[in-house]
Amino acid sequence: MAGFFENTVKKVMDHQEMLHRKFLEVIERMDRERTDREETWRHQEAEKHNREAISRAHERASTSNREAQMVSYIERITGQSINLPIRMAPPLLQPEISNEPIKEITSTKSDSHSRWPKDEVEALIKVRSRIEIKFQEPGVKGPLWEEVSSLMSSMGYQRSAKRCKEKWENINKYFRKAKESPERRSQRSKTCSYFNQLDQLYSSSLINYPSSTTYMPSRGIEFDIEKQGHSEVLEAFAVGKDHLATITNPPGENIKGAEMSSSRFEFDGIAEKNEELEEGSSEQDKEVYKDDKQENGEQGKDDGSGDEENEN
DNA sequence: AAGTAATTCCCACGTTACTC
DNA sequence: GAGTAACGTGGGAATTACTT
Repeated sequence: MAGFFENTVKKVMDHQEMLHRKFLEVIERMDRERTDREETWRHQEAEKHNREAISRAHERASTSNREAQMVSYIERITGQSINLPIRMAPPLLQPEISNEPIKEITSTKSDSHSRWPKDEVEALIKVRSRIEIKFQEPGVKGPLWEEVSSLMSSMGYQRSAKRCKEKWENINKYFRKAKESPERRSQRSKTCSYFNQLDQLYSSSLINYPSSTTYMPSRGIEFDIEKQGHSEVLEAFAVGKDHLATITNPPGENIKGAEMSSSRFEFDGIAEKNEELEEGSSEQDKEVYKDDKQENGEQGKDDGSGDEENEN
């Protein structure tokens, strides 16, 4: 009897143990299935996120392009410059997501050796002029051109720093060339628009644009004298523009060749004024501004300023 | 279509600044 | 002082736009 009960209890316990093992197996299996489902869901979410990121990058690039064109058009109509804040990429985007699609979508405007469209050249002039102050500071200019490139990129134009620098030098070279023989340039020339931009930059700059000679030792001294002659103007601008202080060199400090070439452009404050006088502005405004310049001692400069009236 | 002017691009060169 | 990189400029070929 005792043996019978003992055997029965043992069978029951074995059975319970077997059921318990099966129960655990089922629990583990369900857990694995749930983990697999979650993993699949995560993959799907990641792919969905990638697709959305690509779509956003597409949208951002096309929006930037549209905005640049609209701003350019409005500026032409109103004659007033519009400074939109630089739109940065959303920080939520993962790097591998945010970079590659942009390369992909901008393939149409990639940094090929294609010619620069007019609006792209104008954008370059604007961008370059805006950070002119940084170019005035001593040091390597490579990173600054990288900045120009990235700013251009934010406007929808994919150009490398090297290409931006090269293009900037070329348009200025051609501008100088055109200035030297203004009678040969007709109104039909398709670069008239950015010529006007450069014209305003040069003509209203506190520093006359340099001669075509690359490095003239005497030019530094000459420039120094010119700067001293405009000291009152410099001081006037320095009141409102702190950064201008970085431009006004200490007395006796000569301007180096590289600085001289970049110093021919305007400071930020003047650039804003220049952009207001761009091609869309009235002749009356330009005359007022010319008078303004003359009052500040801009008259008497023989190179550059006299040619403008011949061209427009 | 041919000719010409305007514009762009590539490359070489000179100067400067920096490092060793 | 030599070597080197960065920078700016000029020359000239190539391309594009316009005129005849």
